[in-house]
This record gives sequence, structure tokens and C-alpha cells, in this order.
Amino acid sequence: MFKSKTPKTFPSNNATLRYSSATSLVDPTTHQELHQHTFSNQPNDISQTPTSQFSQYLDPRFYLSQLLNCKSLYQVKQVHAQITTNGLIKNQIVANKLLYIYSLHKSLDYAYALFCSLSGKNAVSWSVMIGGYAKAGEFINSLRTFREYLRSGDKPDNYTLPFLIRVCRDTMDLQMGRKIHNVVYKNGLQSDVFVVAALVDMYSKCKVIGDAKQLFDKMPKRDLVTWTVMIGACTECGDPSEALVLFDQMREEDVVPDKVALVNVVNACAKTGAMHKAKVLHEYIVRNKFSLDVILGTAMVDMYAKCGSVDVAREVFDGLREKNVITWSAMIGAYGYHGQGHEAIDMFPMMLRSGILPNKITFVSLLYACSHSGLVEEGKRLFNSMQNEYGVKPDIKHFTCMVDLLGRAGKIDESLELIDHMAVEKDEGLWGALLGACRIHGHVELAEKAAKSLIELQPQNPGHYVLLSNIYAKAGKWQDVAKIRELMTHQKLKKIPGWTWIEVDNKIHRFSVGDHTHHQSKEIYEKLKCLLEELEAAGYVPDTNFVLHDVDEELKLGNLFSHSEKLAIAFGLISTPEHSTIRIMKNLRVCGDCHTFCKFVSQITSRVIVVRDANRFHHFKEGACSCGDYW
DNA sequence: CTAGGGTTAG
Repeated sequence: MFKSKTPKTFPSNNATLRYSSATSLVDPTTHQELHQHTFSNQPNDISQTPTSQFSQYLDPRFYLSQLLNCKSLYQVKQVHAQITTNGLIKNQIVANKLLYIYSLHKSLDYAYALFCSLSGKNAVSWSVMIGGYAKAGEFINSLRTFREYLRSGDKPDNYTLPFLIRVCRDTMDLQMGRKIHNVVYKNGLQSDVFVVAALVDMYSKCKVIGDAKQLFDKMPKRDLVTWTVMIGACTECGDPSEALVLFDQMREEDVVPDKVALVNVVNACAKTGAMHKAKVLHEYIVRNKFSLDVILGTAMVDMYAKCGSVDVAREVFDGLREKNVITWSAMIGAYGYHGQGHEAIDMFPMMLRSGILPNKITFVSLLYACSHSGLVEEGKRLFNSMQNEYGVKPDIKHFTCMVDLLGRAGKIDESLELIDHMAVEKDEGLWGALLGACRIHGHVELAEKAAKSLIELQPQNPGHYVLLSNIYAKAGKWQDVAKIRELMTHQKLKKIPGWTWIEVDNKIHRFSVGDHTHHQSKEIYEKLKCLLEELEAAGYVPDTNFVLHDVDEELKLGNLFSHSEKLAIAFGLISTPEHSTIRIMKNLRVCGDCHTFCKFVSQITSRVIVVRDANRFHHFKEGACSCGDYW
């Protein structure tokens, strides 16, 4: 029999072990009896049997591999039974492995029962238990077990702490996360790559990038995963450009990226919308012979679409060997926000034919595509079929798409009816969609109601006040306008700054309203001035009626001339080759006046202009926009 | 014998 200390060498088969006749030795992978006979019937034969035939049943290594091969809980329990009968449960390595395998099969109850029965628990046993609970989402049990662990007199280590940090991340419990961070310091683990990676990830999910970056910067040596979580954290917290910078720094330190790292970088690139960077990244991936698996491939499809080229996205999509529901949804979504509604809904039957079933996000993408292309009947049909034919229950997002779709088409009554009858909680997105419809079709009273609901839901969001004030302004209710403004100043609500950026010669040029910081500022304003004269000659009228934008700054009439979009386009015109496409990006929604402006520019300059705003893409060509002119 | 990072909407 084994001592509780793990022996370095395994006992030989002439140890005085007896096999019980009750033990059935079944190979869990094949369910085949390994031997027809039971050993206890022939105890005297053991010494005469060749060593190799029996040693495996006494060898812990045999059970370790048996456990790894288990395909079901049933099989695990069978091996467990063998281990118990053979007395190998006293072997800590075997016992811990068993514990671990139970947790892998999400059988935390069995794991815990085994855990309790173990006479000799070591740090690994505790870690496996704490981690098992954490991964299964049983956070309270995980924490409880950790406390018991501390009470048993042991110190938290670089195995247990990442699990706890994971609990904090998954529950978004920043307070607890900070406490554990303190424990990390007390135990001198602030440079452990596992601990730091977990902490950075936790902070980023809680949107406190500063703490994450500080921790990261102080590390003496960072490994690939630490870099990867930091890159992901930047993207998550709204600074994808920084994520791309980190990627370059990482490579400068000779850390070689793997697929997971690249997925994070591709995501960052998608967020920045920088087409040139996207191409360079793609080349890097091809040159280094990374195969495009479903995840990386999907990320790539998404990246090209969000960087402005739905066609290249489709090429990548077509080239993927494996596509899952996420890949298809990404492609459908891409067509949707590029205003190609028909292409989007055409993908749906193709997806079904390839044997992929839609999920709720697929339907969000489909309905979204319909609403942005005015495909009312198609949208209705899809909405009705999602529950009936595919068993996907509509949630608030789907209702919002429908309200948007119906509202844009002028069917406000139908929208309202849908809202009245929906059985899910209403959120700001829904009121926003209704408001959008009111804005297009001039329903002042309803718009007022929707805006008030918005403010009620999110009193801290300045955008809602601006909207309401604009509604009043349009209706000539100037006293109400003043009241809202006063309310805003009183509550010291911060305005959301709007900006537009454009990539020229691999460099990002950023503009805000009335911006004079660009080194070619003078030329830009001159160009804009000439342009406006030409545009006005062609019939463009600066649209002071469409003052319903999200940004307070840009409301001021005097600033209409120098909206960030216009500055970026003027710069694009003077700094890019004739006839080339101008791509600009805006962090908020492009306003109605700039929308009209773009149409005219595309007409008189024969340029294609692609605008990515917070919501979607607008492709301006020969005086028209792909968005169906929903302004 | 245990540990961290990956795809669609928002």
C-alpha cells in the first residue's frame, strides 16, 4: 500500500494487492472487458503471469491515462470504482486527477464528495476544487472553499488566486477583485504571469483599464498570454489603436503571437476601422502560415467588413473551410450595416442549406439588415418565423429592430402596437428606435414622450437631453429648450465629444469640430470654403433644420461649416489621389447635414465616399447613399 | 496531479 506521500517510483506488481472479484475491468473507451477472468479466482497465478499483463492495474499512470480518456461521467465513475478497490485512491496524484476529471465533467457534487473523503488533501486538491467551482460558475462555492482553504492554514498561491480573480471577473465584482489584488501583493505574487494575466483581464472586464495597464507595465517579464489579455483589455475599454501599438511592442520584445493573440489584434483592428492596418495584418497572418480556423476566420471577416470592405469580407468568408453560426451571423451583419439588405437576407437560406441553425444574434443581424434597407415585408416574415420555425424567442433587441423597421417605413402605429404588446422589459435602445422614427416622420409629441422615457432610463446620458432639446427646438418651443439646457448645466452633464478620423498614407488624422490643430489646417479650410461654394451652386443648402444630432457642440449654427466630418473630407480630397475612395470614420452618428453634404460631394467630385459612423456604413456614390436616405 | 487569453449584436 502507498504511504500518503507520493512515491517517486511505482510499486511493482508483486506487492500484496488483491483484486476484488467485484471489480469489473472495463475499458471506458470501448466498454470491452479487458480480461475474461477475475484475478481473485486465481491468486496463485499472479506470480506466474508475465509482468506486463498485470502491472498496469497497479500502476497509477494507467489510471491517469484512463481518466483522461473518459468520455462520460459514467466512465469516470467506473474508473473511480477501480481506483477505490485497488487502494490507489490513497495516491494523491491519482486522487487529484480524479477530482480534476470530475470537475471537467461538470460534476462538482461528485468532486466535492470525493474531496471531503480524501484523507490527505494537498494544495493541488484545494486548487482543483476551487477552480472547478469557479469554472462551473458556482462562485459562492468557490469562495467558500477558498475560505476553508485559508482556515486550514494554507497560503493562497499562484494557482488558487487566478481562480478567485476569475470569479471576480465573471461576477464583475471589482471591489472583491481589488481585495484579492491586495492579497496578491501580500503574498508577493504581483509578478506571476498567471496572476497578473487574470488581474488584467478582470480589470478590463470591469472597465478600469488604468489599473490593468499599471500592473502590466510593472511586470519584469511578460509572457504571450499577459500581452494578449492586455491587448484585449485596450480594445475592450475603447482604445483599439493602443491595442495595435501594444501588438507592435510585443513583437519588438520578440514575443511570438499565436492564434489567440491574433484574434485579439484582428478585433482591435476591426474597431479602429483602419483598412491599411487590416491588410497588413492579413498579410502577416498569411506569411506566418496561420491557418484561418473558424474563430480567426470569423474575426477576419468581421474586420474587413468593419474596415469598409464588405466584398473582401465575403472573399475571406468564401475561403473559410469551416463556418459556424457566428461566421454566418458576422457576414449577414456585415451586409446589414453596409446597407446591402438583400445580400444579407439571401445568406439566410444558404446558411440553412449548409446545415447551420440560426441563433438570436443571427436574427438580430437579419432584422437589422432589413430595417436599414427598408425591407419591411421580409423583416416581418423573418420576425414571425424566428419563433415559429426556429424556436428562437424574440428579445428586446429583436423588438427594437422591428420598431425601427416599421418606424422608418412610416408605420408608427404598428410600432406602437408592437411596443404595447411585447412582454419584455423596455430599454433605451427601444425608445431610441421609436425616437428615430418620430424624427424622420415629424411626430413631435410622440418624440417628446420617447425622449422623456430615455431620460428616465438614463438620466446621466447627455445625448438624451440634447435630443429632447432638439425636438423642442424643431417645434419652436424655445422655453422648453432653455429649460433642458439649464437642467443639463445644473447636473453638470458631460457632453460626448464628436470626432472624425481618416487614414491617409498609413497615418490617422483626427478632427473635431472647428479643429485647427492639423498641420495643414489652412489648406483644409480653404478647400472646404471652395467646396461649399461649388456645392451651393449645385443646390446644397446647409441644413439648419436637421439639428437633431447627438452632439451638443456641433449644434451651434456657426459650427455647421466646420463639422468634423467636413474637415476630414476636405482633407481627404486634398491628400488622396483623384478618383480614389475616401473613407472616414466618426465616433457618433453622422448628422443629417453632413449626410447631405457627402451626397453632394460624391456627386460633384465623382468620388466614392465611405463613412463609418457609430451605427453603420454609408456609401456615397454619384449623389446617393446606400443607407436609403433615412434622414 | 492544478492555472491565464479567442469569433457575431450591444
